[in-house]
Amino acid sequence: MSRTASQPKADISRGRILDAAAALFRERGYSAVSLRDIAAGADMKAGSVYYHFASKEEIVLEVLRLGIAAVHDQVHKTLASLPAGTPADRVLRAGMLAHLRTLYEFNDYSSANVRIYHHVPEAVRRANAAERRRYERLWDELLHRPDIRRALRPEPELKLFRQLLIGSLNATLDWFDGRKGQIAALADQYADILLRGALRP
Amino acid sequence: MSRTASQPKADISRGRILDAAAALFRERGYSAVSLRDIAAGADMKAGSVYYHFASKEEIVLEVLRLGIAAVHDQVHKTLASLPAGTPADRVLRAGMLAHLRTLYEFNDYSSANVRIYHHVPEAVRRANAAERRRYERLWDELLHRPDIRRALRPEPELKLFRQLLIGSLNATLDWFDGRKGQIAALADQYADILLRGALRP
DNA sequence: GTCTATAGCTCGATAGAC
DNA sequence: GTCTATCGAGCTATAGAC
Repeated sequence: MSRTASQPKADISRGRILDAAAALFRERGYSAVSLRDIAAGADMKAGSVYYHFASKEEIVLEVLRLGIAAVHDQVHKTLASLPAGTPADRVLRAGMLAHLRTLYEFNDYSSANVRIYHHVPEAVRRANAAERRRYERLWDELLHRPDIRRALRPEPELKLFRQLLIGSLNATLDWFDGRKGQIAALADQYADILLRGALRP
Repeated sequence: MSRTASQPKADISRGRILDAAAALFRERGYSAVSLRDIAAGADMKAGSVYYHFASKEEIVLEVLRLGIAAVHDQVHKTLASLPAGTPADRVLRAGMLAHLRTLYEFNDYSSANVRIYHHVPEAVRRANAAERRRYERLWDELLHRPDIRRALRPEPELKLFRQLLIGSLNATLDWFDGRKGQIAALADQYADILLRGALRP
């Protein structure tokens, strides 16, 4: 997150807490991170955190929400910026690249979401599921757009393709080191396989 | 895990502890599961667990190891059972199906591995990384086999394709409910996209 | 807004009876 | 082999000074 220096002190501290929490959750998981860890990462003592958040759950709820919002916004903006008539192949590649870029550049929030989502408290997970569905709908609407749909094979169910696409991009977090120069190359090679297939024609 | 009734009592208890631990780790993550939880799942008290394992880390180490071993064994056996001359397309589909089947039928161990690997203690993760590399090598050797390699497009790096393939199959854990009759259909549709591409030719 | 101090719990692990 | 009992540490969250 980038914040200007002119914000109220409370907002600055709140942002530092969220930044620290996102980085720690991503690295160690939700339960393994204590409020003392988060406070230390934000250069505070544990008690001070409760001036900004009522509980640890409230912190992770916001971290997860910001993680999805960042990916949603970036992919949406990227798609909206393409000129009408952009070929389906290019549209899909642009969407994939925007998703990957956010994962590696808005690093901790969106990647923390991918990694800890399944292991946060039930109430938090249920709340974030709604944000996730909104993002999935963005892709589903894209895949159903007439020009895109015509370019795709008819057989694979579009929802399945969407799951495969998002799932495989997220799974790169398991091994890809994320050096910036290589993200575009990764997106291209993944798109080559997902769009054209790994086998020779 | 299936165990016969004729095993020593210690082995039976040990298996029950591992079964309970795998199920709980998969569901809640590593740090969120206490030794008391594991013991309760195995119908014991917490102190008794220490007769079978020296620490919680030792339990999770074994759960992770068994999870990889199961997938490795099933994929290896499946590939070895195919007649010489089986077309590349069929070989790859068989491997993918075997991986998916193990994930959903040897449910808790292999899926726990996918879900908690990043958040177990460093020493445990390092130990399991070696098992994971052995499994990845199984796929890499398959993709480099002359008949398979000839069938694949030359451009995508084989390691990247392997990462995409394993990563996307594992990512189905995020949404697929795993009813047995549908696993083969899922594997087929994923293979259609990964091997032939989502776009019309 | 941030601090110190601490209440009330739960944790992993151990000791020793049976 | 499994139990009960417990140690010492660390946890979330709160209270009240500054």
